Amino acid sequence: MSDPANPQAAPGTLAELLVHVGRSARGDDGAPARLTDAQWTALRFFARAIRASRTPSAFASFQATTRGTASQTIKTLEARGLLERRRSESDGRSVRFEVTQAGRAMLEADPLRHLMAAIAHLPEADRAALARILPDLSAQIAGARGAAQVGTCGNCDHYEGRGGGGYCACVAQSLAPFEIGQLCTRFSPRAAAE
Amino acid sequence: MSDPANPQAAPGTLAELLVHVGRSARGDDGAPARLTDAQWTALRFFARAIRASRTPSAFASFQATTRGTASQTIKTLEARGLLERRRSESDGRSVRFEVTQAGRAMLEADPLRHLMAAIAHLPEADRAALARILPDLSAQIAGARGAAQVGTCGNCDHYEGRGGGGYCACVAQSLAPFEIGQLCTRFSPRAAAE
DNA sequence: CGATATGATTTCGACTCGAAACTATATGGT
DNA sequence: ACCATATAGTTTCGAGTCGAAATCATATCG
Repeated sequence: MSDPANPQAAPGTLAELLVHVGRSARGDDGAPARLTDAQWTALRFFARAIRASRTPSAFASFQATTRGTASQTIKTLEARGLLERRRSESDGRSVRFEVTQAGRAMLEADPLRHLMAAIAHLPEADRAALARILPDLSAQIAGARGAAQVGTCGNCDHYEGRGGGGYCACVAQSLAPFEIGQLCTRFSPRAAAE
Repeated sequence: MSDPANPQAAPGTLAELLVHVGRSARGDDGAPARLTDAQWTALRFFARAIRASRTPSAFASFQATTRGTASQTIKTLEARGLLERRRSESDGRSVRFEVTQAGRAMLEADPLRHLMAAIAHLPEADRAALARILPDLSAQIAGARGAAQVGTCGNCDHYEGRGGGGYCACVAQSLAPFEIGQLCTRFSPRAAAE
């Protein structure tokens, strides 16, 4: 399965390395008012998720954690003024969170920028390879664990392109162009979904 | 820098996706006596590190955390009988940990096996791409943060190949063939180290 | 209208994490 | 030999994560 002469390419080695890179990318480097891992992830999620997915439940699903834990994390971000709570008009149980101006400012210091920069410095072909490989791995893991998959609307089976935007059959809403790259936790992979 | 028509390949998107894959790979799937993230990482580290690096300090460096935190994590693994403590003969301050038989057995249920399987299913070319890209990203991040780099002895600048084994100039010891794929926290990248 | 499902929150105990204080052993300079 | 300093490891503290279970409120289905 793997070349014994090249243990660096063994699946186990690569898996550990991938986790290691992901983990070390989140480490902070001494910013003043820094956040925890979970808080950064939540802030990033709410900044990138489509409106229908900006809820505690959707974030819990994204993080593969419980709603209780997600609620805690969100609560501290709200207390810090980085997220703003809004009630849903259509469903009295549901709430929605928006990243505030302070939250946007905080994201400027996202520790992930180091990994972003490293990826930006990769040759174009390598970046393309990652863009092909990572969603595949994500899907396989989600499948193996029965977890919900996460993806962007533009790649979703519920999406139909229309002139200068699109339509999501899942939430029955049309999408603005800027929305087709946003995260959705009701994602269903298009096409090559076996 | 990134193709606006393909937001999936943007460095930010890829960075988040990489972290997401790394994170979800660590999630457990309901094994009975499961460990926490940090505990799995520690167990894996002590199973894969070269003898000289099987210490609390080396693990702390690997995890980019404090020695205090590392000490705690190790303590619980020791209490569970998964690691065994041994005093160093040469240095009265230092201790070394070995994975016990029970620890090896526990590693059979490592949640990372899902990611390993997913990587094993990748086409050979994609696996090779990861083997090229991930160490590069790891090194860039470590460099940008002034953190110690981690690597395997076979790729280390301190290593000289010799008949059927090798020699590490850093710890001044010869290495058995099985050791050249092990982790070392005194790693110094060979060759292309600018 | 009642049973049940769903969205969200709270509480609890075990654990992580960083920082700081602390113990013990090495090492270096005088 | 002696003292200062560095290093390896542990302990303690407070804030936070995490999963599980209990609790509320609102939807939805029969």
